[in-house]
Amino acid sequence: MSFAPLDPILHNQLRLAVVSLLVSLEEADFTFILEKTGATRGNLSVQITNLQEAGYVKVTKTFKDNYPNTKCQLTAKGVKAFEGYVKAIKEYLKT
Amino acid sequence: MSFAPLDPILHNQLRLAVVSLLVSLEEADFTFILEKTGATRGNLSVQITNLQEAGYVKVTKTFKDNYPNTKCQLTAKGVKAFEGYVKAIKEYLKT
DNA sequence: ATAATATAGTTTATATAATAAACAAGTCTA
DNA sequence: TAGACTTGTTTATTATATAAACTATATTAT
Repeated sequence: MSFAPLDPILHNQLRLAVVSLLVSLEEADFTFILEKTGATRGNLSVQITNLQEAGYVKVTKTFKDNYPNTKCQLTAKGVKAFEGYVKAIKEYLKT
Repeated sequence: MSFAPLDPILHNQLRLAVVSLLVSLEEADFTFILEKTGATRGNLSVQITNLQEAGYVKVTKTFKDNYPNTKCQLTAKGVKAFEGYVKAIKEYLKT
């Protein structure tokens, strides 16, 4: 038995939830993610930025009905990182 | 889809590895855990104390061949917490 | 005997990270 | 045009993780 390191970017509840959403949807905006995760706006803003800086998420800012609208989508790097994380943590979970 | 909160005690790489070991073995000493996890002694000492304070691990200190020997075993509370954590995080992992 | 090294941890100090609270910039509505 | 709402960002505080330093005892070599 061995314990592979867990990607610290993904080993965070909110960032993992965001990536988990995006891996299925492949596009979601700030408000949608906010509702699905139950996060605060401040925390979500920070964590989306972190995911962006890690190259896991691509962020596109536009306007929708006059309001700012932030769209997020997973990058290929993000998909790979998620898959790696899932594989790694499953080793910890099996009893 | 919803994202259940992840027990912050278990949502840590080293603590999760320790509990993962103990859930199978139901008894392991400090040095054994050290080898299996690859952690530093300092970090392991802190995290075992955290698990103990959370009531997830019972710690028994004795001497073995003249040296201090720290044995750890999961409590019932620890088992339940681990099961809950596994259930919760699996929701994040399924694509 | 005693100096050097090894064992088995604990404590402390620091750097990083998570999160709430405060702020900003614009929009809608009465 | 004042007040409330939307959609975020920035800042400040708290908490956490971890490495480094330390403690205490035991063993080995001289």
